Amino acid sequence: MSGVSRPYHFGELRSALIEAGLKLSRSGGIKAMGLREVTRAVGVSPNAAYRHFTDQRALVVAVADQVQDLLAAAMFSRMQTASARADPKDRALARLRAVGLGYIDFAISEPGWFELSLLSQDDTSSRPPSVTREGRVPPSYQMLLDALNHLLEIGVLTLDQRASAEWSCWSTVHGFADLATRGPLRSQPRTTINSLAAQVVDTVIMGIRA
Amino acid sequence: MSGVSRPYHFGELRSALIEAGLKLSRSGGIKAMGLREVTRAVGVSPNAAYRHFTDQRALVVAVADQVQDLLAAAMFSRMQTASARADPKDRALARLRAVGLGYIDFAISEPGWFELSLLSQDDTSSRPPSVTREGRVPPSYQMLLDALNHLLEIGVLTLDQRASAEWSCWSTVHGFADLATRGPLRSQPRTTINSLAAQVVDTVIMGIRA
DNA sequence: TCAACTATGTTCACAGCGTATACATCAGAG
DNA sequence: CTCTGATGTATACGCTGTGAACATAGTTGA
Repeated sequence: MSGVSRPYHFGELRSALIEAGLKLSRSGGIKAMGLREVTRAVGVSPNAAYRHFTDQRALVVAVADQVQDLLAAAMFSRMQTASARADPKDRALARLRAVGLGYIDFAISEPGWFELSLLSQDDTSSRPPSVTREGRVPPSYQMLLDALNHLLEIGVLTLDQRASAEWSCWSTVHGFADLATRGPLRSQPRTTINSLAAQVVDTVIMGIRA
Repeated sequence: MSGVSRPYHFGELRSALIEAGLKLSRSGGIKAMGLREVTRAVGVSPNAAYRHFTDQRALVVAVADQVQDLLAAAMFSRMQTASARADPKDRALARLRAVGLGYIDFAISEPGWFELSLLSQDDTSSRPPSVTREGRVPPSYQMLLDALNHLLEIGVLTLDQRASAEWSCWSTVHGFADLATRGPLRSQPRTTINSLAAQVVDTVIMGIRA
């Protein structure tokens, strides 16, 4: 190797770029994830990225995939907290609530990352929106499905109610997150947001049970 | 003026730019609203825009304001259709449904414009999320408030139920629109989307009444 | 009527961006 | 030891948003 210092990583540029993308997008959102800016953060020439990603968009998508895992982790830890209830029905409902509030909480505390959350190229086009599962599904979505299926099993939801519940839940929770980060609620104090979030999540849960 | 043909509009560049921005964003979304591209469409030099807008962002916001009116118009025409019911309660509920489905319909048939809809710089920070109104409120939001207030007046909703209903409704409807345009539902056939939209809107309406 | 002023648009320039192409360097295989 | 493929660099091109200086058209006031 002739003693000259190598670029400090060899064969791991891909993950280094994703890591840098995570750090940058966390504070600056998508805008902060320019290809040149990310490669600069890693200390490499701009075009080096093209050895690992076809596009700048491909890099962003790769980072968005990581964000999916972070989102799922945040939701999961919140769900653990909610699992400490005696009555199984209460516990199942509390879990569903935790799934929703976890999603919202993540969006509000990490708005930069939340911007990326829909870019994870998952596309339900191949799979009918049903209970069955195949291929890669974002783990956060899977948590929602699990919570709803559990409510079906213990008889809190009927098959009919279960049918489109996932889209009602996801729509409400995602929509609220968007309104709270980019929309008209964007500069409301956190306490207001939290109280509205709780009401909104409770409302949709009542809706799917009605 | 020495007979030379003038740039064809004098004093109306601002509205011409907004018009061009509408046309471009309709098919290409925000990305198609680059300052150079818009000025090119009008046939004027790029920097001419700076006489009427401080930023490119300011131009985008101005276009987004126009989009708000288009959204409101679409929702309104749809609401007219739904107003033909005998029972006042049914009519009031049908109106609320129409408000929601109108919002979703607009988003799906004009996804380029829908991208701009949250950029209309309205910010509810000054005004508590209450029934009262002041200043400029996006007309589509006002239609939602009116529909809900009407439900309160005729006794379909209690004051308590009315309280946070606007955020539940807006969240659900906006979230569904986002999932259907940028999200996992983005390439579902229109019939699937329509049926899901109807279910989701019905669900949230049942939620706020429960 | 003529000069000064304001409003509006153009020209030129600059830094930044994504990315295509050609080149350099290194690791491992034959 | 050389060939080959993988990886990073250098250079360049066209695009972007925007600042500064300039030109011109219409208005205003003496």
